[in-house]
Amino acid sequence: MARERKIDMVILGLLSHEDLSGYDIKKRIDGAISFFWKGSFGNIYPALKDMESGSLITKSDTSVGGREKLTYHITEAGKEALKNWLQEEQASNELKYETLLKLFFGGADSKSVSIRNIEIFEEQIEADLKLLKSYCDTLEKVMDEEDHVYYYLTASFGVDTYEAYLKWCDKAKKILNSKEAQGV
Amino acid sequence: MARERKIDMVILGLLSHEDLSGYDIKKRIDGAISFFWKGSFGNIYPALKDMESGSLITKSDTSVGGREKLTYHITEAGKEALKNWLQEEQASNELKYETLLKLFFGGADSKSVSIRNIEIFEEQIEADLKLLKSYCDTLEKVMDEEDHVYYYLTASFGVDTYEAYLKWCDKAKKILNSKEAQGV
DNA sequence: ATCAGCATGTAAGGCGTTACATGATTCA
DNA sequence: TGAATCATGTAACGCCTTACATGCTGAT
Repeated sequence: MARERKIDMVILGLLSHEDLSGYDIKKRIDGAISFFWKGSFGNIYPALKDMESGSLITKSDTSVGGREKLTYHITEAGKEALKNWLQEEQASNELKYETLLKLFFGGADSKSVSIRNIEIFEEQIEADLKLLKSYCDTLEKVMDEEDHVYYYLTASFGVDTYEAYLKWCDKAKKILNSKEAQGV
Repeated sequence: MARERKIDMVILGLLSHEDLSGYDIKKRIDGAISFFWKGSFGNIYPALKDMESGSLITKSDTSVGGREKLTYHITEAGKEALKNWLQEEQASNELKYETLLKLFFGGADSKSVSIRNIEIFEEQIEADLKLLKSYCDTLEKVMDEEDHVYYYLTASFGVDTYEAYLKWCDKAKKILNSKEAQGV
């Protein structure tokens, strides 16, 4: 049943660029990555421990003064594991949108509830889109350097889809509003 | 820490339209809903049991011959629970796309690997889009009946975003191909 | 001084998937 | 007769989130 934990690959991916501590890794994940993948300390630290045992990474103490700090470095075996994963043909892409679930069952309550739910979604997307656009703009300028194309492409995926979401929100609200008031 | 299990709401939502067995519920979820929410027997049956204990649903034996069948019916309390959930302001909408993760770390391997990963994604989306479009076309014609607008809107979300995905795939492949072959 | 941020980690609990176990019926 | 589908359920296991526990440092 081979290990499936994707957080390992996130960490390996990050470490393939630079040495990082668990805390640093968390910050990186909370950046642009967080739009399509999440991580938590309760997730990251155990993964780090396991991968060190498995010799995919090595640990070194880089504490400064009394402040503890452990910096991790990827090994050749770790780089191999990362590449193997990149080359796997299957990838799990899952969308879990509670907003769509609520909309699907919207008939169980008044129309205004569904419209409100779309608006809440819209506000969230608008806020996130702003962020994604700023990432995208920055990255577009440095796309010819090393791996920046890859960062640009993922951010650009976010921008494109979020813009599609907003168009859909408009359409959906119009369709619902055009219906006769029912069950309000 | 209130119960969070969304499968309960999926079941309640389905039962708000018709009485169903656990097996039927699974089939419904595997239809149009599966694009934004999943369910499994190991998930559904325990939820059914808990909700019956909680009086949100009632059970009746509808076995035919020796084939066991338990049909569930939503109670008033169940309908209330469903409405309360619909009216909650917060909704968790999460995207977990391994393809984007792989692309983000694409720099760790050759460009062709990333292009291949985009193609795999594209093929999957194209297949799913066909299905979604057929749902959408069917629903569009009956949108004025009862709750069909809601089904239409969710299917339409799928179509719109999947079309945006495909456009992005094209763009992404072009950008990668325009780069000098590096590290291949 | 105090608060935010740096930094590591563990524990409990929830949720979900997968596989297993069992048995009936329908159709080729 | 055998395979597919109908039908219910449990058990093991894995993964992740949340909360907790602890302590240092730098800025206001």
